[in-house]
Parts: sequence; C-alpha cells; structure tokens
Amino acid sequence: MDSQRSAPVGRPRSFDPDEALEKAMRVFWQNGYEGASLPDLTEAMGISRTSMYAVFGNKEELFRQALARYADGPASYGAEAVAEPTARGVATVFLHGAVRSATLPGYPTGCLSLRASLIGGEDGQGIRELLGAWRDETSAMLTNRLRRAVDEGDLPAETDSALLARYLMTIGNGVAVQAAGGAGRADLQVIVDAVLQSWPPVLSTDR
Amino acid sequence: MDSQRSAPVGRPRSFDPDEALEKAMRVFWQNGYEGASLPDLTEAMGISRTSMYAVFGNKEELFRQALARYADGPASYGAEAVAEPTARGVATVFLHGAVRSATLPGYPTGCLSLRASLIGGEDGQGIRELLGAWRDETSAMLTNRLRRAVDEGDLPAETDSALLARYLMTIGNGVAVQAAGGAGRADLQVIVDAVLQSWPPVLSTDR
DNA sequence: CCGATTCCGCACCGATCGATCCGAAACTGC
DNA sequence: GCAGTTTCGGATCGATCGGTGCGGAATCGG
Repeated sequence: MDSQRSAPVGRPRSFDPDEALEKAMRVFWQNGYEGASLPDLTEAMGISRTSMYAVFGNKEELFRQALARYADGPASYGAEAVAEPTARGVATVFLHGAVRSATLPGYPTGCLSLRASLIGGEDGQGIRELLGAWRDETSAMLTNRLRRAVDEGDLPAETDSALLARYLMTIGNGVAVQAAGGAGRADLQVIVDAVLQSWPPVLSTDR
Repeated sequence: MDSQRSAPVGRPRSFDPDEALEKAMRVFWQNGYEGASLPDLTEAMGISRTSMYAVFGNKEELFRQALARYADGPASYGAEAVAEPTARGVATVFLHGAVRSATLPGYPTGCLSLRASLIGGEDGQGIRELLGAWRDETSAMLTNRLRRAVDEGDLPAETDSALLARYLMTIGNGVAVQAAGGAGRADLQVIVDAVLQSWPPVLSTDR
C-alpha cells in the first residue's frame, strides 16, 4: 500500500542499502559470522556504526539479510536445480552450481553458510539455527524433487530420495570445503563430473 | 639423554598432562579454536589457568598438541589408508575412516580441523597455517601413494594421482560437514559405499 | 532563513577475550 | 622441621567485542 512513508522530510539516505548489504555479505562470507567484527563490516559497507544499527537493527539481523541475499544470488543453484526436468539434470545443475558458487571470481571461495556455521560460542546459537533451517530447507527441496523423480519413473523405484539428497549435499559440501582450501574451479569441475558419471549412485542399505 | 630433569624436587604434578590434552582436544573439536575459551578449556582439563600456561605455554601451543593427538588418534585413518596394498583399499579405508572418525560415539561429530579452520580473524593466522600444513601433508601422502599405485599398474596409467587424492579428500570433507550437521553414521556409510562402488572414478580433464 | 529530520564521528558501556602476577597451600629431599 | 619447588585460586591487565548515547553537520520542506 503505502510505499512512501508519511513525511519523508529531512536529510535523505546517502548510501544504497542494497549495495551495503552486498558488501556485508562478502565480509561474512570471508570471515564467518563471529569473525566479522563491526568495524570490518561498517568499513566495508562504507557507513557508520550508527547507520548500520539504524537500518539493520543489529549484527544478527544484518547477517540474516546478508544470508537471504546470498541464497537468492550466489547460492541460488539449489532452486535452479530442482527446476530441471530430469533427476540427472537436478544433480548436474546442483553440483555444477556448487562448484561455480564456491569459486566465483571476485568473491570469497567456499560457502558462506559453511564458514559461518562451524563456530562455537553460546551467542551464535540463533545463527546456527538459522543456517540449520536453511540447510534443511534445501535438503527438503531436493528430497521432494527426487521423490517426484522416483514417482515419475525417472529414478529406480527403490530409491531413498532423502538419502540421495544427502548424497548430493555431501558432495556439495566437500566441494565448498575444498574451494575454501584453495582448490581451483577446473579441478572441482572434473571431480563433480566424475561423480555425475555414475548417476544415479547405488545407495544400497544392505551390505 | 636426560629423561629426568636435574633436580625434580618440590610439589609433584598433580594431574596427567596426557589426559588433560585429551580433554582439551575434545573442547577444540566441539567449539573450534576461537570458540574454545580459556575457562572452557581449563575447566574441562580440570586444571587451573596457571598450570595450563606453565605446561603448554599458551593457547595456540595447546591447540598444536591437541591437533597432534587428534592426528595420531581419531584422525589416523589417513596414515592407515596409505598402508593398504591396493588403491581400492586406500580409498576404502580412507573414506570409511572419515565416516567413523566423524561419528565417533562419545566424541564431537565432524572433523576437528574443519571446525577450527573455517574461522576468520587475524590472530588465527598461525592456526590456519598449521591446519593448512596438516591438510597438505595428508594430501601429499595420498597423492604419493596413488602415484605408486599408478606405477604398479594398480590404477590406469593416465590417472592424475593428485586430482584423485583431491577427489578422496573432497568426499571426506563432505562427510565431515554432514556429520557435524547431524547426519548419522549409517547414512554416511551408505553414501561412501556408493562412491566406492564406482572406483576408480573417471577423472577426465577433457569434456 | 528556519525548523525538522537524518546522517556521521566519537566517546562510552558492560562483558569477555588471552595472558600475567601474586600469595597461600602442598609436597619434595635433606 | 626446614628450605625449596610447584600448584592453585583469584585478582588484574590491556585489548576487543557488540551495542548505545550524544553533539554537530548536512539536507530536506516550508
């Protein structure tokens, strides 16, 4: 309804919140949640401490919005993957997206949520819950999509779709860690191609 | 030479350094390097702040020794793997070891070095170098072993042993992340078995 | 020009970090 | 018993953390 406030009088905002959020995302991506200090963030965003609190509330809320931007941007390959018409396409887009996202030129390597989640401390509990929820959401999205593939006959009837989703996320996580450790895009591309070569994997529970 | 000091007179040590190091390792494993505070560590070790500094020097040195204990204990599967007579055995022991180590009952889930490495901050630089060195050491160990397998005809002649080692570490890292996220041992076991089902993987650089 | 509004720089808060220092208690060999 | 040595709890240090409050500069509508 009211896209404009009641009385927008006074000094206008001198910076672009979207651009500031982009910078904040990169800092969190690079340093993790607790590793990114307020001076780090505000300096990168080009705004003062005061403005950050006025616009975003606090550090945790800033991270929430940065994560949302991350999920819609560099990490949108999950949503892209489930839109593929075949299960093989889902796996291909997902793993290729993981490689591309973890080795984006001009961005930190690896995965933002991974760098931010593997932290201790009691204050980071809300952050861990947030990241856990996002991870579970991705997992559920993949699981549902793969189950549909089973129903459609695109995957063997005995396929455990949840386990197969976990399989994909395991490879994706490994790719992210490797990228954070300095692995190049070409190497990781070859690795996920090798994984995709044996699709679908034989996830036999019995041994 | 002199296994005993010159004049061991005075109050004897009232705690077992080895046992204390074990406790410290668990705390680091659970909370990461920066996430483990001095009170956390000393309380778990059952010793005072003073004693910790007297015995280990500082927090970073304590972590070094805890990591060494980790590498010789729960994470010794890397060394065990390269002792296998076949490349398939190497991969099997490595991946099964990764699963077992990441889901040890009574221990934190996941991988100590992963939890400790993915942190920012400027003070953690020495820690990151230490963990990077250990990772590179493992990588080199696997690479050399796989190269030997190529020389012995145990793997195809055109195999890129370094890339194949990276392939194994990628899966292992993914397993560690999944375990840290709550994945159970049985699921991860099935996943790595599926990976091993297509051994050796087709790591074709050309597409 | 003027009041209103919003920005920013800066000082400040309590809490926690790793690290150090000190006095008292505990145990050794003589 | 007596010195010598080491342990321990606790106070303390400087630095940094996330978060807040304040005053001045800048920019709007009127």
